[in-house]
This record gives sequence, structure tokens and C-alpha cells, in this order.
Amino acid sequence: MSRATLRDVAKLAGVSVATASKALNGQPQVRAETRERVVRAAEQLSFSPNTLAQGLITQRSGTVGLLTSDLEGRFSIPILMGAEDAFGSDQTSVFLCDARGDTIREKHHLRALLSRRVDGLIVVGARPDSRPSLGELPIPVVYAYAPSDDPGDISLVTDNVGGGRTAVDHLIRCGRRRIAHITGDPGYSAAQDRARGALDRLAEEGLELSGGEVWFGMWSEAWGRGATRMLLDRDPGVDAIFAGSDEIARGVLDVLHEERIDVPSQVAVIGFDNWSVLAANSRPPLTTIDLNLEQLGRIAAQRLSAAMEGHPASGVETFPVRLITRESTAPLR
Amino acid sequence: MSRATLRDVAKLAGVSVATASKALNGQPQVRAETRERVVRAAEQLSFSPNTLAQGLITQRSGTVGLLTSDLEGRFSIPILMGAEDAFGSDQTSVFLCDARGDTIREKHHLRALLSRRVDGLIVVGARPDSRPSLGELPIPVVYAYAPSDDPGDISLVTDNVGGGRTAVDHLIRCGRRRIAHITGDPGYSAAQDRARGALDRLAEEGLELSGGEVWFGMWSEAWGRGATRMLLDRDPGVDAIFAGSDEIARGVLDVLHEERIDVPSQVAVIGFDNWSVLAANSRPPLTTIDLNLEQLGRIAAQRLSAAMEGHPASGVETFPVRLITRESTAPLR
DNA sequence: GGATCGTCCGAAAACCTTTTCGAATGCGTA
DNA sequence: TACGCATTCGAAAAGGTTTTCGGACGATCC
Repeated sequence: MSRATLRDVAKLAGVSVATASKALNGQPQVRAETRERVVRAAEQLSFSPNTLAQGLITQRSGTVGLLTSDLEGRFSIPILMGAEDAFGSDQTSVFLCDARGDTIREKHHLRALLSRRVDGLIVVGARPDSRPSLGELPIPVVYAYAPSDDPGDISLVTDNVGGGRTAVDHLIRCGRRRIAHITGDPGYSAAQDRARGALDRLAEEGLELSGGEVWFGMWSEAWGRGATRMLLDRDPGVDAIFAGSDEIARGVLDVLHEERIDVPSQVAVIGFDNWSVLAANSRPPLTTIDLNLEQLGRIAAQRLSAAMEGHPASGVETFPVRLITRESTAPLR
Repeated sequence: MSRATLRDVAKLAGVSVATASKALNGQPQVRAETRERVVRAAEQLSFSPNTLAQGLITQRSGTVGLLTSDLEGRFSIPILMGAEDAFGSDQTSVFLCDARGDTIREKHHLRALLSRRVDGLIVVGARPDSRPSLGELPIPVVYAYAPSDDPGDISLVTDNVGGGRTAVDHLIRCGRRRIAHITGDPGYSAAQDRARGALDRLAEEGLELSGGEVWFGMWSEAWGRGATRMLLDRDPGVDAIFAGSDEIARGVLDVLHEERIDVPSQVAVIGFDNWSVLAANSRPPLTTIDLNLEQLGRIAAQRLSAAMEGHPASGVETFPVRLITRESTAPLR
């Protein structure tokens, strides 16, 4: 199976290439009967137009680059999927590049993408902290998840403060009053922001944090277990725990279970990320905060399309997160 | 920042486009001094060649397609990463397409990729069962993880039978004699193959399966928990459990812990997949089988490159898996 | 001094498609 | 019959690069 060119189609249909092109592209200046002949010829040869040649003329490659830093991470994938299906697959294809967190590899990929004449670029960071801007480029760029440090760029991020607030709000609505917060690495803005949202909401209610402080540590189950033990020592009367990630929440659940403390009747637990393999299969299944990353990806694609159409934007847009209710939280009876 | 063309470079250097091209591509028929001038001009204009135009001439786009069916799944990502870094990023870029398990979407993507003149295609299935061949295409195709049903295609799969054998072998070497196997959906060839490998190795040793049968069920923690309870009922003396996935293994560990049965001193547990978020953070960390998927991706890229260079191959190649020893298994004292 | 040769460079074709513009045809009208 | 007009088609240029081939030039040799 080899590739037919438009010339082959034209020859088979007995017309010129120009006419063949117009016939296939729905241009009006071609008789219906002629068009029909061309279309049949194209089908017969299973012709498909060479997008490279088209791109050369139209100055549009119909491709975008997606530059990520953590493919194996769980954040870039949903964004990528959202972006992929916001661009109709017929119109735009996406080049995937993983820089593995390495700046020179990133530069390398960037060169390659520019040379491929991508029409735009989505940059997905590995963590929500801001990252260096790529600077001025001949094509539009949208930063997703991790914002650019240049406010002139377009950045799309999730609302971690709002997420922390939502989590605590949910616990309060469940009638909990002694709420603790166990979270990950304090060097992550995600940890700081979620904690801030939580504290804000507590303050509104006139509540103090159970345990007296935010338990910063690591994004791991082990830390969730360790922190929970310390917390139970310090405040045995705790009635809810907001975990900064689902991994941490798993550790929390594990220790509570071990201590024969019932979830949710004695202590409610809420996670963060809605990483479903962890959250949906725990005992009990975990109430958590979903980051809406697919949506973030879709919007990134839309913003990029708009910019490519000549409607640029700038600044950081923050997108709301979503509460996913499962069985690890419930109203106090 | 706009894009300079080769003509601009040539003009600035005071040579013809032909010479400029040769100078930049290291062709010998150009004086060193001239070449130098051209190179400087190119740098000054930050020229980067238009790959579309190059592809038009060389009949090589320098791109490959990666057609997957489960991006969110954990299998395609490592393969993708392996493939991505086996193709040097300077040479080849990869188009990522997720068909979401939908045949017509797959056809759609395929059309788009062919129209983009990709030089080759890697097809990554969602599960190790064989999948329909894409049929005759003008470019080489490599099937990874899920083999094609056409033996004329190139397929690369992991050795599930060997994995089952390795797992049981490891347990036997730990001195275990009453080994059970809890695994997932019997409709998956992965479940069948792993079980077969396990049974083969047991038979060699003259051992029977503890519990009397393979516990097929679902790929979930919940099933791991349920099956373990039934197993403990039927054979309280079991001293090792081979779980068909890390998720199942987590469920197994959970129930053993609840029953105050120590792992590994009383019962050893081994998982499958080395899904690190589950395996590395469990209590105790899980010995498991790694599928070497990055390697599979790298080899897929190599096979594809070879085929693109005119060295095609065919048939199903099976790749070995790797035992990852952590703390959930240990020799009986 | 003329022939031969090697070195370096440029003109032009090629890749495949789109688009512009002019030509041809047929028709109706004066 | 001559003209204008609408319709349909084709020739050709354009997009950016690579590659072939021939030309110019200086040097070497008899």
C-alpha cells in the first residue's frame, strides 16, 4: 500500500491537480459531475492529502506541542487527555515531549517543536509552584498546572486555597469541630495553599486546628501514618482529619483502623487529588477533592486555540476544584 | 520573534540558498570560510529549518505515532516514556493519540497520522490480550503490550507466564510450601498466564496450590480482601500468597494485618506490576514483579526504527519481567 | 600557452498542495 | 454576427528545503 498523490487522483479523474484540489476541498467553482468523478478517484486510490505540503502553504501545521515535566506523574496525564480531546483529532495533533524536569532537555524539545512549526504550545508543570517562563516565542504558549513566573503569559491553575476551604467546609457541615490537617512537603505551594484555605474556613467558624498546628511532612502514606499517631497522642478527641493528599489519607485510614477508631462515625477523613486507585478502593472509600484536571486541559486547549486565532490573553486563571463524596465522611449522628 | 527562512540566511551571508543549505548540513563542497559566514548568519537570525519542507523532500517526516487505548491506565505511560527516549528527541518526535478503546476513534486517529506522514506507528493496547491488526499500512507498525492477532505483524509483550513462575519460584526459595494465588478477572490472558506460570512451577516442586484452586476475581483491593478471608478459612496454614496485581496484594496485606498475621514471618506476600505508589508504600513494602515496560517501549522504538530503515521483522517477541524484592517476603527462619 | 583537473558555488528541479488569475466554452442579447 | 457574461477548468506561482548538475575559476602539467 503506497501513497497516492493529488496528481494521481487528478490523472485518474481526468482533470488537473488544481481542479482536483478544489473538488476535494469543496470549492464552488467546479461542476457537480466533475467533483463526483474526483471524489471517486480519491477514494479508489485511498488518497489522503499530505499535511506537510498543506502546512507549507497555509503556514499552519495543525499541530501543537505538549511539554511536560512529569509524564509518570499523575497530574500531566489528565491534563493531556483533556487537551487532546478539546482539539478535535481531525484538526490538531499533539506532540508529546517529556523534559524529565531537566532544563536543557526542555530547551532541546523546544527547539525541535519550533522546527516542526507547531502552532502552539502547552506547558504542564510537575507541581503547582510557578516555573520559569519560556520567554518570547513565535507561537502562543499556555502554562497549565504550574503557572509561569511571567504575568504576561497565560497560566491556568487549580484553586488549592479553595480546595482546602472546600474540604474543611465539608467537614464542618458534617458537624465536626475538632479538625486536624495532615499534609505534605511545606516547600510545595500546594501544601501551603491548601492549608491556608483550611485555616481560613476554620477561622470563619471560630475554630482552632486540632493538634494545634498543620502537620507538614511528606506526600507519603508513611507520613500519614506517623502523623496520625502523633495527632492521636496530642488530641485523642479529634473528630475529623483533612489529609493533603490521598496517599496521606490512606496512611491516616490505616492507623485509625488499627486503633479501632471507626471512620466516619468517630473520625471523618477527607483526602485530596481523587487519585482513584487510592481513593475509591480504600476502606472506607475516600471522600476527596478532585482537581478537575481534564477540564484544565480542555480549557488550556481552548485558550491556546484562541491565541492562535489571534485572541491572546494573559495572567493567571484559577479553576475550581470539586468535592467527591464517598464514605469516609458523614454527618455526626 | 518571527521565523527566518534559509533564504534570509543566504542573503545575509551573501551566498545562494543552495550553498547555505550545504553549509549548514555539513556538505563537503563548501569552503570553510564560507561555511563559517553562513553559520554565523544562521545564528544571528536564530534560524531553524522548517521540518515540514524537509520532510516534503526527504519523504521522511521524522515523526512517529503512538496510538494507545488507555492513557490513564498505568501501562501505556512507561511504554510511552521508554519509546520517547529511545527515539532521540532531536531526530524523532512522537504524536500521541488516545483512542479511548473506541474502534472508530482509532480509525480516525490513524487517518490523521497517515495524513501527517508519520514514519511509523506504535500501538499500545490496554491489556495484554491480543487485539485486531490494523492491517496493511504504508508504514511499519509495532504492537506493544497487546499483541496483534496477525502473526505477520511485529508484537512485543511481557512474559506473564514467566512472571507467575518467577513469583512462585521466589516464594519457594523463601521456604514456603503452602502457596496460594489470588488474582483478577479470568477473562484477561494476563490472569490466565500468570496463573499458569505459577502452577507450572508448583508442579515442578510437587506442590499443590494452597486453597485448592486459583482465586480468580477482580483486579481490585476489595477482591484481594475478600479472597484472603475465604482463603484463611479454607487453609489457615497458608504461608505465602501470590497476588495477581499490586492492588490485590494491598487487599491481601490489609486483611492479614487485621487478622494479626505477620507479614512476612507468618505469610509472605508477593504482588505484580510494581505500581510503586501501591507497592512501595504498603506496610510492609511489597515484593512484586516489574513488567519492564520502559524497556518494552525502548525496544518497540528500536524495532520500529529498524523497520523504517528497511529491516522489517514479524512475530511476537516476549520480554522477561523482573523480581523486585521488598519486605513482604523473606525466608522462613 | 593550451589542456586538464579540482575546488567552490549557483541555477533549477523536485517534494505536494493551494490559490490566483486568465482562458475557454456556452449562452443569451443586441 | 458581435458582444458581454457566467461557468468551469487549467497553468503557474508559492511555500522552504535538498540535491543534482553544470559553470567559473585558479592551479598544474606538458
